[in-house]
Order: sequence, then structure tokens, then C-alpha cells
Amino acid sequence: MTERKRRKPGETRDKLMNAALELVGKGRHFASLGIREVTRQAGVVPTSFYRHFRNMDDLGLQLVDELGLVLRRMMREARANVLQADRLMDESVAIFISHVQQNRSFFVFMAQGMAGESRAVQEGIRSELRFFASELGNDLRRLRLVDHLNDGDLELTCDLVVRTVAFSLTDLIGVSPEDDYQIEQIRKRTTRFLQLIFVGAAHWRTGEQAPLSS
Amino acid sequence: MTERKRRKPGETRDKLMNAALELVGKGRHFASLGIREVTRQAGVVPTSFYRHFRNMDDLGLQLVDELGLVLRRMMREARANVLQADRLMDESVAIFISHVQQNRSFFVFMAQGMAGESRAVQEGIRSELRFFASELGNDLRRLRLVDHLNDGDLELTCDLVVRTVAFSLTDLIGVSPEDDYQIEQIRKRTTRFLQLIFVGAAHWRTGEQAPLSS
DNA sequence: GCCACTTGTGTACATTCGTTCACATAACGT
DNA sequence: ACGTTATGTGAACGAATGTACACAAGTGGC
Repeated sequence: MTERKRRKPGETRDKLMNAALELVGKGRHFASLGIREVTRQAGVVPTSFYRHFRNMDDLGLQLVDELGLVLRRMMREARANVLQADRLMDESVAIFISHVQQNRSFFVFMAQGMAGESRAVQEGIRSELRFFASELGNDLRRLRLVDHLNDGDLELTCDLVVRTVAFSLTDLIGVSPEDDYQIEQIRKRTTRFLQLIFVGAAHWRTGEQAPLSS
Repeated sequence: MTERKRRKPGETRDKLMNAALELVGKGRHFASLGIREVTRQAGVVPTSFYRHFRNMDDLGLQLVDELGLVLRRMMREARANVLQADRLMDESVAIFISHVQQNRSFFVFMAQGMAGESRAVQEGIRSELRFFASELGNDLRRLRLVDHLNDGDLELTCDLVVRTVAFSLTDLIGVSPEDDYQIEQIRKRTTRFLQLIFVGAAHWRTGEQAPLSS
């Protein structure tokens, strides 16, 4: 075999992964899914599962890989759309929320996996978040927005930003995808969180901070 | 019945809830636990389960209630030990981590439940976090540490603090409870997160923030 | 054209599951 | 003391589960 070998456009492997995502999107937790359940949702006989995955954890790991692609797409779009720095946070949060809406099941899976059953999936997602924070740091450096921060403090700030956005996932998956009002509230709140963090970063000086003294 | 009626010191109800927690602490995800599995772990016959819970979701809800007690104990200890304001964040994070170590399963359950299967459990945990943030706001007001913030901005800050600490749960449950070095790293990092947030709060002015301008 | 291999299917089996029912026993109100 | 209620037990069921094996069908290389 040389390269692509997908014999049919609708591969069973993709059908199974999509089936798992659909179930997760319908409110089920990934850890509670069974092999038979997934194959049933995919319209495939249970035995086919083993042609592509060793067990459900394996499927979860491959879902994490696809999740990585989704996140990279989102990052690319963010970089393309954030032209002027003064709208950086507004735009970024909006793009994030838009992608969550568009790929809801993927992000629900991500939120579940962070405290999930499989240690490997956990580590995979955390690795994606680390990568995201690292790229964010590069971008901020390139835009010359954080010249007063050393590398360690920049990394700290970006990590906190990524965590804050990731946590807002738990808000987003708690409201109906059509509840535009609630989603707008979450968007505004998340943006304000980031503003608060960046105000902190702007006044941050390496070394001991005089705590709580304004 | 008037008040206490526990016929035996080891009630079956507690045995079941503890059994579920033990399984969660052993790495299992709550959403994947079955009734038989829990009763087996508790050393009880499966039928006994229905004497106390209607289903697993019900047990989860009652676990959330107990989790509330754990959190309130932690809050009380924090209030008692944080005497001088200059060590506020250090002490609070240390107390948090100590309680997580002490009640590991409970907090793993909490981390799982945030993106869990049962909407009711999700809402219960979020409600606990809201309460926690609200109490934190009261304390900061009482200590006169945030006089320059209006109520809305104080609430915003406290929410972000609680989220940040809650997110560090996913770090804590990812390392072995005996890995003191890693835990110390998490403690220091979480503390620095909070310092960053409070530096932001100290320089926060209501209304539009000039983003990223130092 | 043929052979090796990947992929999908059907059947099958032992386990486990959730849930029900009838029955025992201990606790409490009165 | 007695009856009512709460709590625990055992056996049993139908259904669902994970996994194995044998077989069909399509594919690529030669």
C-alpha cells in the first residue's frame, strides 16, 4: 500500500468515530459508551469494531488526534482574523465559541476527557492545551504585545488564558446550542476574564508580588 | 421518627456512597459505574441499592450534597487559618491542596461531574462553585482588600479565582498522591495564577479596558 | 488471473447487567 | 406488646455486553 487506501468514501472507521461523537453530543458520557452501542449507532455489526480499534480507549485516543486537527483549524482561523491587536480578545473568544458551536460534540468530548477514565486520553488533551498555550505565547511575542514579560511569565499567562477558555467549555455545554442569549453572556464573561488576566499581565513584574496591594 | 435513627454505625447507604467513591478514586469514571458494581464493592446485595437510591444518577446527586459539606469544611478551615492578608493566597491554595489530598475521591468525583452525564449533577456542582465564589467575595470585602472594585467586578474576579483553582484539580488528579514534588509544582503554579489575577484586579477599572496596553 | 490481505458479516457463548418479587428481620411509634 | 415501617436478603428473569471464530467480498501487487 502506498498512501491513501480508503476503498469507500464512508469508511467504517470514520462511521464508528462519528457514532461515538454523536452519542457524546446527545448527552452520553464517553466513559459509559460500549462497543455494541457505538457499532449500533454507526449501523455496523459489532465485530467490525475490532477491525479498527482494540477497545474503546483506543477509539478515544484516535478521537483526541482528530480533536487536535479541529483545534489547529481554529487556531489558523484565529490568526487570520485577528488583524488589529485592540480586538484580539473579543475576536478570539468569538472564534472559539463559533467553533465550539460548529463542532459541539468534539468539544464536549474534550471537556469530558479532561477528567476522563483513560489516563492516555487525559494526557493527550493536556498536551493539546499545552501546545495551544505555547502557540499563543509565540503569537503574542510576534505581535510585540508582551515585551515586558520574560519567557516564564509569558508562559504562565498563556497557560492561564487557555485554562480560562477551556473552563468556559463547561459553561457552553451546559446551555442549549440555540440559546443565543446565554451564549452571548458566556462570550462576554469569558472576554472579561481574559481582559482581567491581561491587565494583570500588563502590571506584572517578575519576582515577588506585593499581594493585593493596589 | 424524631432525629437520628441509624440502626447500625455502618449504614448501607453510606457503604454504597463510599463504595462509589472508592471506585472513582481507583480511576474509574462515575458515569461508567453500574449498580451491581457498586453494591459488590460495598459488600451488599444488589437489591439493597434500591432501598436508598432510585438509580446511579440519584446516588450522584447525594454525593454532590456530601461534596458540599466537604467544601464548607474546607472553607471554614481556610477562614480560620488565613489571619494576615499578605499570606492569603499561599495559605488558601495550600489548604485547598491539603483537602484534595485528604479527600481525593471526592474531588475526583467533582472534576468528573463538571462535564458528567447527569445534568442535575453538573448543575449541583456548578451551584457549589457559585456559592464558593460568593463567599470568597464576602471575605474579601470584609478584609477590605478590594475596596476599589464594585460588586460586579468583584464577582467576576472571584469567579475567575474559583475557576482557576477548580481547573487545577485536573492537574492534581493527574499525578500520584505521593508525588510530593509534582504537587508542590502545582501548588506554586496555582498560587502564581491567583497572584496574576489579583494584580489584574488591583489595576482593574470598571468600564472599557484598554486591552494589552501596559 | 491468482494470491495475500484487509475489511465487513453472521453466529455463538459465557458474563454481566438492571430490575422485580417474595420473604426475613430489626426499629420505632404508640 | 404489637403492628407498622424501614431495611436487608436471596433467587430469578430477560436483555445487553464483550469477544471469538468462521466465512464472504472486495482490493492490490505481480
